[in-house]
Amino acid sequence: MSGIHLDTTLMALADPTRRLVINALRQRPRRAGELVALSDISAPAMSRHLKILRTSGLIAEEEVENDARVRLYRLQPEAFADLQGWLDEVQSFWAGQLDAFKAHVESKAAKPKGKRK
Amino acid sequence: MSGIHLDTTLMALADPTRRLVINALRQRPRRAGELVALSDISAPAMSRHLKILRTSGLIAEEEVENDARVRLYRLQPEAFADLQGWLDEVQSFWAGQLDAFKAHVESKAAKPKGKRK
DNA sequence: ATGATATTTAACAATTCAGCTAATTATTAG
DNA sequence: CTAATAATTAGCTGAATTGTTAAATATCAT
Repeated sequence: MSGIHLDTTLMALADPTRRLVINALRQRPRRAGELVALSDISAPAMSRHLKILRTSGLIAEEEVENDARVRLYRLQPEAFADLQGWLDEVQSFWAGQLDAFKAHVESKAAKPKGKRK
Repeated sequence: MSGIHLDTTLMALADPTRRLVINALRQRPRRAGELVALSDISAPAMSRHLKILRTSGLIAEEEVENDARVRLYRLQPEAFADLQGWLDEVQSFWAGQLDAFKAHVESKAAKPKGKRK
């Protein structure tokens, strides 16, 4: 059900910079600074985007080797499941459409003229 | 490819009212007024949402029976394909992550400087 | 300790977005 | 023709979003 999660997921993905981050993280985890370099926005702006992606669950923060200043971000694949599920549901609308079409045709046959209150 | 289409698609879906429309149209095509009744917003607001969904290609307008005033909207399933394709690509990130993980582990093994737990 | 580096938070301006009411367009009905 | 109905466009407002620079926080290096 979690329509709220779907909401935050789509909200998070509906921004080109955040999708650029997602795409970059497909290849490997990246440091925040690396993501800044890949984009054309400032570090603070990127930081806010990363926070949005993190709180939406789409990415996660890792600690790294022996430098505690850098933050490594990685993709969190489970977070896409709800959206994929919803999309699959939407795509399965044909059954409903077929029923509706039948009903539509039948109602037309039953009431061939205007319907007013 | 078609990153622009993905952009408009996600932008269009990142709104609860517009998703309510999509969900309603899964069952059958609906008149604009019907969609207004299902939501709790005004007709003009709904009209703008419908325009956004229409220009993004997610829904289409139909002409209806014998009353040219009403507009019937129906789902346009092809428009979801790009998004599904992108999602599938993102989900297939595991191969890349595996490589990165191996590299990560090897780099750690190369520099044995154990620190924290 | 001092300074450099990595990232985030704070504060603010500019833009976009969703909602409303009123007006407009188009069509149907009497 | 006139009134009613369906939907859209216009114009306005407030809230949310994105970006920037400056400051803060934390950590590493000398």
